[in-house]
Amino acid sequence: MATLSDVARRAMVSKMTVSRVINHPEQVSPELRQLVYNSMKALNYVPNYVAQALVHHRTQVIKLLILEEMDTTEPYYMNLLAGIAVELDQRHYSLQLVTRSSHTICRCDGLIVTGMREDDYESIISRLEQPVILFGENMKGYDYVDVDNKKGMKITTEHVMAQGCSNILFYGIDIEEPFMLSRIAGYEETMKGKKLLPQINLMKNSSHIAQFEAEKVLKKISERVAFVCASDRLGIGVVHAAQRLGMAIPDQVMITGFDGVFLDRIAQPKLTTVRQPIVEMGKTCAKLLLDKIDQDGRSQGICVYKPELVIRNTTVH
Amino acid sequence: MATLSDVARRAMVSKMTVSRVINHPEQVSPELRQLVYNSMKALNYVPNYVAQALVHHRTQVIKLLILEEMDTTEPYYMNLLAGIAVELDQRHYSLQLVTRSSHTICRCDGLIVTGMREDDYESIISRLEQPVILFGENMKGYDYVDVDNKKGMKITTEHVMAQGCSNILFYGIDIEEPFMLSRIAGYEETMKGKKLLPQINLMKNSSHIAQFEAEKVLKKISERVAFVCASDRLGIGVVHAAQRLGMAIPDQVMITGFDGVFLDRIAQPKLTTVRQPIVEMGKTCAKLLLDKIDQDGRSQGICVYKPELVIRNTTVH
DNA sequence: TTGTAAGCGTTATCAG
DNA sequence: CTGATAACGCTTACAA
Repeated sequence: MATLSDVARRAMVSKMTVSRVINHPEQVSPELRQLVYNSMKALNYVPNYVAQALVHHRTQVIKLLILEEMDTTEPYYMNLLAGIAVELDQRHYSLQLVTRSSHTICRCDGLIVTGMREDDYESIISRLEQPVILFGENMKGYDYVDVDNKKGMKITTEHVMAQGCSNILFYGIDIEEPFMLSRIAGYEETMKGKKLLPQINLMKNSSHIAQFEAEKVLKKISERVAFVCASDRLGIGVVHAAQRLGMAIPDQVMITGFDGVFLDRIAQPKLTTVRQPIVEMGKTCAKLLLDKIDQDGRSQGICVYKPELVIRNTTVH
Repeated sequence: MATLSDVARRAMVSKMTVSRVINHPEQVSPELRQLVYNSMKALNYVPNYVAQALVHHRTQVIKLLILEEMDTTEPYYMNLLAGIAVELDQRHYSLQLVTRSSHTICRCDGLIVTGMREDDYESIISRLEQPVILFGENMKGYDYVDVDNKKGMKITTEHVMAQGCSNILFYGIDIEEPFMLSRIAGYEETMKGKKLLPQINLMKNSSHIAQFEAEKVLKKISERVAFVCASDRLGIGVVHAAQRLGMAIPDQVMITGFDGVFLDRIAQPKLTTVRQPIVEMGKTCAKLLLDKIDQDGRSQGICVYKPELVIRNTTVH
């Protein structure tokens, strides 16, 4: 594999000239510049990123710290990772995947953190020395990327209302984290705006729990009802409940999910859901983080994505 | 961050002595060794892996090349990745996730490849210059890690037989790849061994296709039937079909899947499936690859995991 | 057993 | 605008 010296020798210039052509081409005369370009092409030169990293006191490694139990959200993260990977590759960074138990010594240039809970801000996140971007909204002032959770829940609630249903239940996850509070607020405000009574039900993010809860409700209900769920997993559970009781979807029971990343397509009938552009969001996390690193840790602000309602057969024919 | 020189200065020895304590402790006298250890501890010394990489002409990066469209198998890969990550972290490697479109120039120490199809061996895999471990069985002589696909299908087929069913259909994926051929063979041989007629049906790996196919079959069948499927996704489709037609699981229809990594738990009733220890297999891929790198590319052979039958409510009460 | 010197491939700095 | 030199943190080869 050709090095800078090889390129220099072939172009009959010094290593520095080659280095400049790569990093500050405007500082080199057009003639030499062209000579160097030719030489690089001829030798198929690719910089040694390890050597660059050494001089720059960098590692070219960023870590993805997943603080959540991974099997709770599995399919979700693969997309996030795919997005992150695209951006990192382009900029010659690589990735380390770490969890709560393995984030001790931190040889990396920056971190993307996700799945954090209230306690983690003080005990983990505030102690990190490298630039950080959080994946997931937070109210502690950290840079983050997320979807507009409140709006997402607002548009689903309005959607089922528009189908002529006013008995609308909310199924959410029983954790007091910003993303969930926002989803609850989106539902609650929309209901109150229409003078309807919010009915909020929080539970573990499990399709079986949701099914169990929904069956109890459905057994003693006669009128048309809608379940707006804060995750596709919960949504699928409610679908199962309605099916077990032989109730018609969407005529008797309407169901919506949230995430739109995988499970929504497995459900039968396919789930109406709020799609989050996770891959895109992953790319943005990485982009913001790398920019932050380049800018010596300067805050990059927040990036909130517009949620997209994907209407399918659990709410319309 | 403390460097080798800092440690050396504090211990009043040369850099080399410190380097030796780290790499060849037996070459250093016990007294100096202890001094150095103390100094390292006091300064909280962690080697700079970038500098090590530079001298060793390495990158400390391995690539995971996923040749398959990722959303077809999504949940699966997150587990593989989790396993790989654990092992890489321990050995100070980091990861780049690449796909068919982005595996051009290859600054890495080795690759784990998965999702390959027949054509890929010649056009991609054989051209890689670095050590490679494949995730997925192959007959081209490359080192690989996989589960015993044939045996996995054999034990499921035997399991449904043991439930007293002899009308057993196989639903597989319509690709001629070794893992699928092995699963087919496992089913076929077991059927023939019992003098039963194999009924093999291949299709796209989609729950909706499987549902569509299964509904056709179930509509014109009266006796008890079992569907042994080559993926959980297909299995879930068949579950939906049986449910739509109001048929009793497992009394009239038995269903099994294959993978046991995520979807099996979402299904209702929960799917009997062949669990693959994917996380463990991911670890092994990484371990074999890193050993191979250390041994200058020497073949590490193959590693075949024993499949585990997880019996749940789609085959028994 | 320990230390010195050179080098890995790059860039920053300063001199010409 | 260009080049020589030193430095990044470590290891190998050789010398003491």
